[in-house]
Amino acid sequence: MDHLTRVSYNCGMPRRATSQDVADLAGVSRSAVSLVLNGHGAGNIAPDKQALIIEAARQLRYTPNAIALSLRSRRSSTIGVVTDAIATTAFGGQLLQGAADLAVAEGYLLLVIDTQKDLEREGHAYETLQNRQVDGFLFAAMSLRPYDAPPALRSAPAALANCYDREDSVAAFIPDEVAGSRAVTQHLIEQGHRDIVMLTGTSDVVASGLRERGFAAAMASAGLPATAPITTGWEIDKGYAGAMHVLTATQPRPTAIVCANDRVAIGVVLAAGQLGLSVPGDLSVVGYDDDENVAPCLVPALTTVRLPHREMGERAMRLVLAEVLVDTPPVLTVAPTRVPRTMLGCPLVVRDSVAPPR
Amino acid sequence: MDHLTRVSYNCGMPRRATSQDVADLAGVSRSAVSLVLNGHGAGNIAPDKQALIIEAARQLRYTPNAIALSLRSRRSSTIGVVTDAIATTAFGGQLLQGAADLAVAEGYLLLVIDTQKDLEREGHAYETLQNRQVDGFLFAAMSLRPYDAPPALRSAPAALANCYDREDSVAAFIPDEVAGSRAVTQHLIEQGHRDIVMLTGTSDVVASGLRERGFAAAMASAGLPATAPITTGWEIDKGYAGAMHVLTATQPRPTAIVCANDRVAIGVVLAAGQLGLSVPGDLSVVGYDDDENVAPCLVPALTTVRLPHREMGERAMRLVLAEVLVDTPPVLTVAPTRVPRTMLGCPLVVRDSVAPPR
DNA sequence: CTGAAAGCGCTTACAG
DNA sequence: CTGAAAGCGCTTACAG
Repeated sequence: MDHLTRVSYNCGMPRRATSQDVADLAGVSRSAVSLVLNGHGAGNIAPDKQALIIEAARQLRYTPNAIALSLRSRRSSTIGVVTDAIATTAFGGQLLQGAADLAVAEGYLLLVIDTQKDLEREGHAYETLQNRQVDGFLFAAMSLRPYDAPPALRSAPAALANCYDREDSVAAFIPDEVAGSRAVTQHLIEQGHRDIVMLTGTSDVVASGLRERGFAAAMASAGLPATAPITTGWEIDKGYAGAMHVLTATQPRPTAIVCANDRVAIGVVLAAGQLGLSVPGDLSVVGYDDDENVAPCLVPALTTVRLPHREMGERAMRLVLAEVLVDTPPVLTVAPTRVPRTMLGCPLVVRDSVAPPR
Repeated sequence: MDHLTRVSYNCGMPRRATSQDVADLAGVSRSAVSLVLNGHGAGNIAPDKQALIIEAARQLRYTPNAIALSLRSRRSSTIGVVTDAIATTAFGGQLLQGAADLAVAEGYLLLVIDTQKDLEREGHAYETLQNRQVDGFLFAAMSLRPYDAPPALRSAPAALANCYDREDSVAAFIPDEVAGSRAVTQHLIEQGHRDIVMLTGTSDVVASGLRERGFAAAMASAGLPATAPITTGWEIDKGYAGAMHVLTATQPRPTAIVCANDRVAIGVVLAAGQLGLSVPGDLSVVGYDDDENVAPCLVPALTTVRLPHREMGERAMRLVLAEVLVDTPPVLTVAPTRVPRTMLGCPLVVRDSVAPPR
């Protein structure tokens, strides 16, 4: 190719300045530049030269090349994040955002790889990330579940978000689903409800069982008969069908429905409307998730339980960064410290979809 | 610190092998290792030594250090992605996923920075990314809008997704909102509807105006009177209120409603149900977005228009990668090539919420 | 107080 | 056919 006709993108714009450029302009050595720009000038470099260097750096808009920095320090100021499926839900974004905000504040950037739940891709992801010399790892699951942490996670600062290692070999941050579910149910009971039905999600999801447990616990401790949850699913239409069934076939008709999540609650409200039942007048409805696109804007606004997505991302990242920053990884010669799973609260969010039964 | 009591994470596990380690084990020089492992062995290195090297690399599980590679090649195999707000919507995830999949397939990783619409953070983001020597840039907006592309985007391979530069100095990939809106409206007209009302989003969002235009165009070309869109907003409750108003106050009552998006459609269906109106029997409803959590599971399943989020991410990334890979950036000495905005189709997705008027 | 040297891990001309 | 050298951009001991 005729290189005369080809002009690189940097044409016109001078190439990025290096510390050598700054040194040349200031008339000093690279060492001096490095020292001054890193705050080690005092007592080492003459004040006038310091000023010269600072001015030269400013003029050249010099910022150190992060890649070179990484090679030298053998740390990349990057945290590798592996997720099993983030595209599907806005919650994944919240978790990631929590993690990213914290990281950025400390000068770290995230290298995120979504494996689409493909185990082969997952193994490849950790390898790729290790090649890039990430300083730590975060694995985030989009739906609460157990996770078999690979060796990579044990050989570097790492944490799990919304999942947990069966052997607790990696610190995990998960939502306290049982307590959350128990809390909404209790809320319903406190409002005077006794005939409460739970529409639960599919059993392949760990959260289903936990929420059922919370529901049962609340009912039991109030001395109410534990009605068996009805497995419906996670979508609007599932909630609609479940509610249609429950509201027309159950005697006595329940005065409150605990939904698998907020979307299911939409279906329930839809069904109630078509049956001429007002919410919360004739029927109280509660959700789970506090989906920002649903709960605050449903009609009526939905009382629900907030899943601590952002917090899980933040807490997990905080731990990883702490280990990375202190540069004092746990002593592995001693018996491996069994880091416990940290349960994060799922706060009850009271809105307008619950009222005392008539 | 007493280094005897402190054990690094790498304890037990040998530190990552370098090409030197491979060379030592194979009894050759680093050059030979590099040559062979990069496929330049043939004709340069004796076959037996090649085998030795390959075996040594395998044994040591050697993979080249990406940081060192970057420093040498001055390319990082990383694309910098700046977004203005990704956490809020699942669509952002789809766009990003489309971009990431393509990048990963080419051996590139994404460094994503979300600016939360903060201009200061945005400037900082580009600088950070440049320091990290990203090979190209992608800017993605969560809501279609004009975007004043900063110099960074013009000095490197770059593309815009879901936004466009007013001066078209950077290639942009945006959805054809007008055509999409026109298509659903036409669909309604073809089904026999004449009294169609549009519930439109807020005017601060560019898409509102475009969708209104598509609606008006379809009505006009069918010779129907253009009813003025009713500004409602983007949420369930807004749709509910809008529909309640339209369905009770308008004479004659419209037989079809075009919604600002799928969530507004939920509100409309909710209102219809409470008014004893069946959808689509008494009222046809269409949405926009093809929100996977809403459209396919609403009752009835919602006819809507799909926004090409994944495609925007893919197309934009494809362009960036093409420029990066070919290493032949557009010639800037010639008049700057005005790269056009590429409009991506918004396909009509027919489901069950539309029927001929009674 | 300051500059020259070494080295992080890699690859590519360049001698031999 | 093979190894020694240079260099990507940086910082930190180390001489002077």
